[in-house]
Amino acid sequence: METFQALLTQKLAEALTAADLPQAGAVTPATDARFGDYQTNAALVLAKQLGQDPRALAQKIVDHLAVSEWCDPPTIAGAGFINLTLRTATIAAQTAGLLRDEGLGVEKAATPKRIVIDFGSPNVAKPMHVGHIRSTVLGDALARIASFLGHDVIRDNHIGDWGTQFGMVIYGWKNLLDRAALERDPIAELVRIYKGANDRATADSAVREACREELVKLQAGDAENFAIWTECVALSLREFEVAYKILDIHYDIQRGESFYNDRLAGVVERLLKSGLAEISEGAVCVFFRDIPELADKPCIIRKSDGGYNYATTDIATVDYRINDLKADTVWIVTGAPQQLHFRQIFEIAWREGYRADFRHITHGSILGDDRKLMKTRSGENVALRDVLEEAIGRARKIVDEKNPDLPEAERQAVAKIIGIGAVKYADLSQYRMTDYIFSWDRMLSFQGNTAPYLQNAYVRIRSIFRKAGEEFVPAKELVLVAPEERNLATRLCQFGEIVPTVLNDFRPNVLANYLFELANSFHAFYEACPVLKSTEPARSSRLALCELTARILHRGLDLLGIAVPEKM
RNA sequence: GCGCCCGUAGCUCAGCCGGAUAGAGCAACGGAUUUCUAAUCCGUCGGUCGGGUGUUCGAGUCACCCCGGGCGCGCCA
Repeated sequence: METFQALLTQKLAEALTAADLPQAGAVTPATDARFGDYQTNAALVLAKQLGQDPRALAQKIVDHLAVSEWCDPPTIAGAGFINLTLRTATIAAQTAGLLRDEGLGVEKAATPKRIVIDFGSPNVAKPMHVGHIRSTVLGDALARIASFLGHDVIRDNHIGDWGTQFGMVIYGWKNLLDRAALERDPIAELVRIYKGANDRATADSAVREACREELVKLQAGDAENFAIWTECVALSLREFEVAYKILDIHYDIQRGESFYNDRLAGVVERLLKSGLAEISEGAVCVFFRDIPELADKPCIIRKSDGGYNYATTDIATVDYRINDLKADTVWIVTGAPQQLHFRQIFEIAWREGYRADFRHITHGSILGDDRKLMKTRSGENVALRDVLEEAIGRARKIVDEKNPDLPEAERQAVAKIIGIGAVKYADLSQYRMTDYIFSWDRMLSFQGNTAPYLQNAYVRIRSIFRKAGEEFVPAKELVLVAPEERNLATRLCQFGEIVPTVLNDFRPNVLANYLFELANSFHAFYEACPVLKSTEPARSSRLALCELTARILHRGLDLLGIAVPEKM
């Protein structure tokens, strides 16, 4: 169904045409309730373009603006804004329509795309840590939103399963491995042998050489080393799955770096042949001499020792995603430090003739109280496992305290929903580029822009329906009398306007912010308007508002990868 | 040296293509509750948007220059 914004934008376009004016400006939600529900700055934009008086232009537009079916007469205010106030009956009718719309007002994308989303990408033989939260949670949310909008999404986990660290790991496996420890906690043991090998290599050049030889053997396809590598990968994948299950993350494919091994030689050959790459100081490089900021930053695609690096792999990955997966668009979600690298990769792809839409979606870091990268007291990365466990543990304590009547089994399930939701929401509710300070107290607070606050709004609604003890029958018509009712209904109608905008600049925080405001409007409504005790037709109407709020909170949080409990 | 990101209230953060008197939350203070989950709501206090110059009817937003913080820059990924 069409949103108010889309409708009014259309009407504005028609008015401009009728007034013999060029298309300009936009219809946006009003910045202040005093200005009605929507506003347009079209007259201001045109005034600049045409060098005419803005208020006169606004009047000219208003004269042709045929919105009387939905709005009160438009008003001109300030420098030349046109303010539009929806009639309450219009909002009521639109809201009633939402009840019958599975998409809750969100239109499918006009031109669905096949989108490969590369996110998460942990490294094998290392534990996942807090740093993985952002890419994983952000990529997952974008994937969910893109799917909901009707795109064909392929979620790809580009696992770091091939690198020079395997020389150390294999050396350690052969010389330092404790099988029992490996059984108990595979990743911890892999880390231990890696560190052990690294320490020895630092102290002893013979060990360093031995590690290097193990790597060369692996790369040459040595059976024993390959088997060790295979096992390491399998152990790591199992570990990742544990985290993904808790986080409710799912991938369609997991093409690790090793998947591209047998394509790397071809990539280098092709780039040399086409002249895009050249040999410099023994290495094969791509130069960008015509791009000033990249002129002194070549991209090495084959080292002077003949080895390939991650640039080579990423070029092969581009090939695969475009040629094999038939992607229209590729989104790569990683931390900001990799910007230069992907700038180069995309530039090479462009020069090779690829015309897909490549997006590097970067994000900031998670900081500790000291405003530095979040670490443990001993300076280690904070294990993701520990973070998730603590989130659930802390949520459990709060549930125990606030709702001791809840049965034991339910309490643990609720604690997981709240704890994991809090961690995800803390991340997604902020602009992705901002570094944020990790704080349990803030994310688990029931006040303010947090997951528990939103979940609580949902729970309160469910509580109403449990108490009502009747099946929900959507009201045919809504009556919006109290300002809190009108305000809530208006917000409900905006869900369809907000969701698509998230993908404009990959900002799930826009959706989070909307949901927070929705919950806020609901709570205000809840305080002011009794539901079950009210008489008809208000009762049915209010139940409908409750139901819709619940549906949108549920769906909106789901788009962020966050679940809702029925009780908490 | 070159490049990227960030700097908004005491704290944590919003503010997409430049648009009306810069917004939330937390903290502080003052109210509302024998409740449909007060796990909430309402109000008050709080800002030279790091600094400067420029572009224009209009700049937190755009351009340039500084300051401060983070990160990246040929053979790690």
